[in-house]
Amino acid sequence: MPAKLILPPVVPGSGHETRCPVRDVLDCIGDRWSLLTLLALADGTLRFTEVKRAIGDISQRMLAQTLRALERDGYVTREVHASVPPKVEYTLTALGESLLTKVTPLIHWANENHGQVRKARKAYVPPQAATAL
Amino acid sequence: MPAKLILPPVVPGSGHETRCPVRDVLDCIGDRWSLLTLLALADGTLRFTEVKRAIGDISQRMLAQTLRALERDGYVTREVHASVPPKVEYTLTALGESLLTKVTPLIHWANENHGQVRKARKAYVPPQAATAL
DNA sequence: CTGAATCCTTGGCGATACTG
DNA sequence: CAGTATCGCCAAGGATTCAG
Repeated sequence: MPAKLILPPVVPGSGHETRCPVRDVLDCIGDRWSLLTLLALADGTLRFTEVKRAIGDISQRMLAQTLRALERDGYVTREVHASVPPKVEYTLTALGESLLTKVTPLIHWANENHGQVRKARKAYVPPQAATAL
Repeated sequence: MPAKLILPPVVPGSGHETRCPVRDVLDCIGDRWSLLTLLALADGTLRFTEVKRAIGDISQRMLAQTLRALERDGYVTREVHASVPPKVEYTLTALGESLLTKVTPLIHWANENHGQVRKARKAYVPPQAATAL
């Protein structure tokens, strides 16, 4: 298919219904926590607190919010066990796993090329100095 | 290699130097414009204004800022042609192309599964209503 | 344990105007 | 054309508290 993907935004008049698909997924992985949460669930079902621990520096608020969004979009399922103490388990859906498949290579790439990026940053000459030459 | 990728954040004491690689790349694609800009440059060299047009709804400020960040991290090169009117061309580096290779499948996935996501959203029953059962 | 609700700060980002 | 500088808004998100 298309060498030309359509990046542009929302159709001005359309309100909210028709979004560019790229944007729609990007918005999901774009926020700070969604992808990390997805990755945390890659190895299997986890409870709320376990996800929290896996990510490390996410607040309760953000985790709850993120998980809800992922659930809403069909990436994870939420299973409540009525017990004391409460137990809620989160699991990737088929859709979530499918997405994960596409994300994983990116993660590997990140690990492998992280050095390059850091190197580029160190070597970088800000644009001001460049014009001075 | 690792089934266990380390998601966690910054090393507390380390200040800024040692970041989790995953985060470092995610931060790049995480912001609203970096990936879109990368995609815009996928087809070849573009001038500032051309990139702007390709994306559509990005402000000058954000585009300049994004391009600088991408340049800093070694994803794009910036070539200035001293002329009137000025002409500045942006091109993906090998690193940028490499990253793009990993991103493209994700984009395709987005296009193909966008419907699923929208479907899930429509069918979604908020957690309040769920407990009411 | 698993959240929801409230408060408050930060900074991402757009709009506008100005320079080379 | 290709930016930089300044301002101001508003949403993201952290900290804390309350509830089932």
